[in-house]
Amino acid sequence: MARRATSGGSAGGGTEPGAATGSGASGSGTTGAVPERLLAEATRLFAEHGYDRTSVQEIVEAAGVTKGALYHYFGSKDDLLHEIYGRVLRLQTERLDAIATRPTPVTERIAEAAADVVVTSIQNLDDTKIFFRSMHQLSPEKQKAVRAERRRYHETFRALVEEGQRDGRFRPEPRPDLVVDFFFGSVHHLGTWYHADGPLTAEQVAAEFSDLLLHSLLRP
Amino acid sequence: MARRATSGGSAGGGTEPGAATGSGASGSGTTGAVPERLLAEATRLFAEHGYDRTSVQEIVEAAGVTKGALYHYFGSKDDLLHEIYGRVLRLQTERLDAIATRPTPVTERIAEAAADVVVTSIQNLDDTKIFFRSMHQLSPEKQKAVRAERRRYHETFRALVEEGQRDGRFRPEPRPDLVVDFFFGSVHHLGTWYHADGPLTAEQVAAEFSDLLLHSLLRP
Amino acid sequence: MARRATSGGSAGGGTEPGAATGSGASGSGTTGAVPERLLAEATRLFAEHGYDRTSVQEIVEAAGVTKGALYHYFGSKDDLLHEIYGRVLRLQTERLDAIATRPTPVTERIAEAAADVVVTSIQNLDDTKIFFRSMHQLSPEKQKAVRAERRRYHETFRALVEEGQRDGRFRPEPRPDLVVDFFFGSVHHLGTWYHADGPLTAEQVAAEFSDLLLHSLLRP
Amino acid sequence: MARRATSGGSAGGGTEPGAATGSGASGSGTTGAVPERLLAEATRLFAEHGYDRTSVQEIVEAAGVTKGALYHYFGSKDDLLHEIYGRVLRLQTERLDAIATRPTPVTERIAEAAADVVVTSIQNLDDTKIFFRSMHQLSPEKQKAVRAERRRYHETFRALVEEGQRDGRFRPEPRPDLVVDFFFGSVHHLGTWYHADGPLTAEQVAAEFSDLLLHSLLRP
DNA sequence: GATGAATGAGTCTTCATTCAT
DNA sequence: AATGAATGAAGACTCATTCAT
Repeated sequence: MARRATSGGSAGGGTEPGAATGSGASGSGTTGAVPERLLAEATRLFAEHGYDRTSVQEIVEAAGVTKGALYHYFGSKDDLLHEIYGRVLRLQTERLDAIATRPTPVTERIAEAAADVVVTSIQNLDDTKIFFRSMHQLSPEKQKAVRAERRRYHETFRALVEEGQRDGRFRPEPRPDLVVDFFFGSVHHLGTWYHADGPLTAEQVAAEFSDLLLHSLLRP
Repeated sequence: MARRATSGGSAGGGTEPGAATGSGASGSGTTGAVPERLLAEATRLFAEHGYDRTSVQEIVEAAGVTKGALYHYFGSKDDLLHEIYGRVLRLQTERLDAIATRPTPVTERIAEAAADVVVTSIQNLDDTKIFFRSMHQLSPEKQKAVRAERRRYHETFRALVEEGQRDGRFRPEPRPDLVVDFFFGSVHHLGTWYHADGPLTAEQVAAEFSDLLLHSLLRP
Repeated sequence: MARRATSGGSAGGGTEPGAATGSGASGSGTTGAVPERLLAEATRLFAEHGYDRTSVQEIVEAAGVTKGALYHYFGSKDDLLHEIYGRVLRLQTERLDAIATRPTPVTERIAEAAADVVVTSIQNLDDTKIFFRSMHQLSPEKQKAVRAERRRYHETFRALVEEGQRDGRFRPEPRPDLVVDFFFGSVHHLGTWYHADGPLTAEQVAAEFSDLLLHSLLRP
Repeated sequence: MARRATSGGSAGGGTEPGAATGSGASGSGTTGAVPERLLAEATRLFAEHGYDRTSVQEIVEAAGVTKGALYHYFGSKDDLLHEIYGRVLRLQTERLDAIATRPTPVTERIAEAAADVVVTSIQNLDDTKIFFRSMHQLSPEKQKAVRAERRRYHETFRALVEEGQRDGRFRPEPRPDLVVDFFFGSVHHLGTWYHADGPLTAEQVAAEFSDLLLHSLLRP
């Protein structure tokens, strides 16, 4: 009776620990459970060619199953995308919540949060790429759900900025919401220029981005 | 057979003065020259629904012409997109070049350049939206051309950062190329959150973004 | 492999007493034996959406079982339809035979037979609806079987008409077979206009139809 | 600009005089205008296999065109069906209106109307078959439109019955609306038993049906 | 310069049925 | 007796593009 993945839970059951999809081997297609395989191949293909340019046929071929199998687990192509979003959002929200509630100075927490989101965005670079290009291709209702989750994430981050301003450690001028949009623009943009085989490791980029953010906030 | 607009030059001829597409009139479709109308409606529709989700039929209906007319002026749907890119790139490159060569301190030039690209991105918000979502939907060769133009733009900006670092006005630590990617991520992201009817004017956002960038670079 | 119900006999065994489907309870799905429940829900859904528009999935969901269960009792979707036909045909044939052999004047017998088929058609309105819309969706061989049973029914009715004409009670002009087609057209059509919550009871319609038939036959 | 057939007008333009589809040659497919050919083949196939069992592919193959051509003229498969309905309804409504307004006694008018609808139903037997089997496969809104037109037809016929009852020529007992449903049931049923190569001509059936109707109404 | 009918490959999705368990 | 994952063929519909006029 557990047909069709609901957007809340993971489709296949397991907790798929550390399923970094950024590295993207080109379609092994025959290992692991079917829903996971479908999700992994879909992620890879959506990142590579875009959501609209990736046909369901291509996905099932890459996963080594038939279309019927895909529609047994996912209600629609759109559902696949939603599931991919859900996975990333859950991961990043959990990590941010963990960092935001630590008993350390804001400065430190915001620096860590910034660095962390850069690292996980790079580790899941395919998801990151998909996120901004394809959000508007979700059905309106699913888009709304994703935006709501995303907003919650942003609000947590913004609260850190506000805390720093109340503390007096940060300059009072910048509007916290603009700071958030400013920084996450940079993060979301990673997918368009970062390459795993480039000169910089994820940690190096994270350190620099975190540093740029902090300097833009701190009192001189 | 020699009837099509070459993809490099502007299709209709003129310099389309002040063709701000951000405000988005909802498809009057009967004023002005045919190629301009097509380009304007295509821009609006691509921004609203995405390139792949916009059919040629919708574009010609919005522009009040027939398909034959579109294919008379543009070689393909893809050509329309390329033309939109060209327009925005030319505009921003010209403006940056003008600002970068002014005889003022780097600090001032970079602040102005940053503010200016925010303002023109907001004024042409539809183009901005299209830019990131649809790049990969261009044909490989056109993509290459756009990327090359974009790179030139980034290099000019990066040169300003480097100049500031050589000057000693900017902190030496940040890698100039990362600064550029950091800042332009924020700019490109404008399309996903800025709304003309929101609480902030283009100039306010420009001032804040420019300020954040400067503070992230200046020596404390 | 010998596990499927043969298409001739009733699938579940018993005589399904008073299984009037016309009233159409809206899919409780958990009372009674599985095959009866499947048949009842299938009848309701076929009448509502048509045979081709009703998926096996919908039937089993309405009946609260799984597909495996359906295919355990019925060889195919087509078998379900055939079973529905069988049920209604058996019922009406039995009743007509009983009436036709009574020791009363033809006039009376034909009036009763006409009224009776109207009442039972209305009581099983879902079956009536299905009968005409879906005959051609049966497999050719099953179609042939149903037609044969139907023909037998019509012949019994026609014999009454002929008897009335030989008697001299009925006008000699009408061709008995045309009379049968004339009248049963009206009966089959009930499904397209009769509603249980309309102004007329089944008995009122039966009385009128019977009256119209008799007047069309009787000598003036 | 005249894309897509509107439900009011005939798709191809012409008035297709006397386009009797009942005889049904098996798919010449290359004569006449494209929309007419599509409509003719669709009518034949829908009558033969039912609406749901006829694929768009089969229709276009029979008509000797491609799917694109079909969708150039008709918005959907559903539209084809609606167009077929419109054609028949227009024809029969016109004829009934003409007969109903003649300056002859009701008895005569109703006899002629009854005979005429039988003849035209037989001449367009494919349409007649389709009418009852496939009505519920139309989209709800189109169904509503067809029902409204049908109701108007029935009301005109019912008015004749009422007139005859007021006149005193008809028995007062039968409810006029039931008479209409009674008779049109018979007419609609023609498609399930009448064959052009059977023993009866359309006119013979028409005469008998008309006679049966009249005798059921006239005072004894 | 412009039309619009026609193409044909491609899209996502549905579904009756099977089979290992 | 019953499950439910998986199949594979078929479904309706879309769309960028061409070409005779």
